[in-house]
Amino acid sequence: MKASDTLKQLPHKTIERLSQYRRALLICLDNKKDHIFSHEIAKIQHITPVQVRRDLMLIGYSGTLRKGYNIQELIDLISDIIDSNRGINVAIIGMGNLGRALLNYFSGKRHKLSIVASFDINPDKIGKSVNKIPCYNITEMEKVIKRENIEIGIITVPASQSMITAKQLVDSGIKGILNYTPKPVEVPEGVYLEEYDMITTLEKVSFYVKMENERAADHVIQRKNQGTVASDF
Amino acid sequence: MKASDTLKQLPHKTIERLSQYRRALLICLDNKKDHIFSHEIAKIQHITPVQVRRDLMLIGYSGTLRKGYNIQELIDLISDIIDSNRGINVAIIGMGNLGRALLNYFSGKRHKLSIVASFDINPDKIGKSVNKIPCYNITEMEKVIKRENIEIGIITVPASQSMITAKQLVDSGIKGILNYTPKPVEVPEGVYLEEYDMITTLEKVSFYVKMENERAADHVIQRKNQGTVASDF
DNA sequence: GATTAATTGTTAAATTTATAACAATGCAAA
DNA sequence: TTTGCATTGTTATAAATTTAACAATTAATC
Ligand SMILES: NC(=O)c1ccc[n+]([C@@H]2O[C@H](COP(=O)([O-])OP(=O)(O)OC[C@H]3O[C@@H](n4cnc5c(N)ncnc54)[C@H](O)[C@@H]3O)[C@@H](O)[C@H]2O)c1
Ligand SMILES: NC(=O)c1ccc[n+]([C@@H]2O[C@H](COP(=O)([O-])OP(=O)(O)OC[C@H]3O[C@@H](n4cnc5c(N)ncnc54)[C@H](O)[C@@H]3O)[C@@H](O)[C@H]2O)c1
Repeated sequence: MKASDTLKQLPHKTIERLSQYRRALLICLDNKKDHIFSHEIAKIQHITPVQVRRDLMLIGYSGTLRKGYNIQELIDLISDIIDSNRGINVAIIGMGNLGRALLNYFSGKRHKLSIVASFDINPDKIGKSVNKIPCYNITEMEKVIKRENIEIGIITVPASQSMITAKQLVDSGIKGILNYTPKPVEVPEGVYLEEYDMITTLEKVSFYVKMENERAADHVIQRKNQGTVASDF
Repeated sequence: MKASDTLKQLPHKTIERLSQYRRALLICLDNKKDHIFSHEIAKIQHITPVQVRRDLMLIGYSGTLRKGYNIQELIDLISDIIDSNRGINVAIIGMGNLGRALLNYFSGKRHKLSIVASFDINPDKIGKSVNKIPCYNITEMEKVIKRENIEIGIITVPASQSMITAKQLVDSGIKGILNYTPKPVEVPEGVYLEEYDMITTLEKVSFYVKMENERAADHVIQRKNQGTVASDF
């Protein structure tokens, strides 16, 4: 089996963590350190050192005993794995609050991942540039996506428009979609789809905060009961 | 074991899906339908009907055979589980591009989850309101958080400031943190933490697009080879 | 030089999560 | 009425993911 075949079978979770490791390592590079231990990476990511070592084992990287992992080497290897050689172009569809924020944020963050276009339906936005990235009319999507070789689309249109936008992207030959609207879309086999709804995450936090509150309340009751029982003796 | 104990043990993934089910059901309510099948929910969420039924089993909800699940009932039950009775107040720290976008977006979306304050360090932002939510000076954090009974903080300050912000939140008695900066923070036991980096998700999409490209390229090579072999006959 | 401590790499086990299998039910159509 | 069929609810199985266990190695220390 070729090395590239092994990589194809990397667990999804490992892919996510590799991206996170690289992000953390890039920050560490600044701190004049050149090596890092598995437990240091683990601490940053709130996971166990074993998890880190296992992930690195899966990508075939070996550290130095008692010195840890060479930060630059590891960054390079992770980049080899998750980045595309020739780079990948990205477009944002919907230049509203979130679209503009993302465009500003992503610009220049990654070498191999460039946002090169945005699209909107509103004449006020079309033709203007945000962060040097032009905003095209949505009607030109297919033309621009083909011309600029755009492979990934980030959807930030109003939720009601998410489906139609996804369809337009697929019809334009997009390979991957990242949908930030709270309305799930459908894509055919072969188009990779990732959806994320911020409210879900906030509700999850809310749920566990609620649980912790109730647990704490229970303990108070328990303590009170214990107190009563104890005083009975 | 009490019913509430069962709920405490709901898988994390189930919690996330419950939030997503409710979101989808709320949309369905508009469409004059009053019942929904497990396979319909499943289709929307890109999962299997079994998964849906299993989740609903875990929360003890029963549908009607051949009619499916009562949408309103299910919404109410999910709300009972994930919402806090008395509601939970939320603050956003860092009124920049993302913070403003989130504030606009979240406002009024959920009954039991209210953003009631924002904080910033920049005098230009302090004292102004976005969407009727006041922006306070970061120095007033503890006072405001206690006064307004804020339990969750959403961090959208520059990455370099994430740690100090998290510490300030913890010191102010916050119960849950949602960190949207790419720099992980540390919190003590008892504070629930959720972190999300949008670049990680984009890089994941990018990785699988790359993989699909390579797979497609491999197939072309295989077809070519096969073709050559065939023409040898 | 031997000993100790720290760290990696890897296999094995446990846990969590998802899928499959299938009985039970009740509506609809024959 | 009866048969067929779609659907639920649940237990059993499988797959994915995490954690544990531990041998191997090296550097520092005694
Ligand atoms: N703002 C946030 O923080 C936030 C957070 C999570 C999710 N979201 C989701 O992201 C989406 C955008 O949110 P927003 O706050 O930026 O909204 P917005 O209204 O500010 O922006 C939407 C933009 O999409 C454009 N648009 C509308 N229809 C279009 C179409 N058919 N094709 C192309 N462009 C179109 C509009 O002209 C507008 O510029 C929404 O679905 C929202 O639910 C936003
Ligand atoms: N913009 C995006 O789409 C996006 C996406 C993902 C992640 N992020 C992350 O979110 C964070 C904010 O991004 P942004 O684009 O809104 O940046 P921004 O610069 O527009 O906003 C940051 C805000 O935080 C305020 N601030 C700075 N230091 C502070 C402190 N110590 N306490 C309180 N407030 C402080 C600033 O005054 C500013 O208003 C960054 O960490 C960024 O990496 C942004």
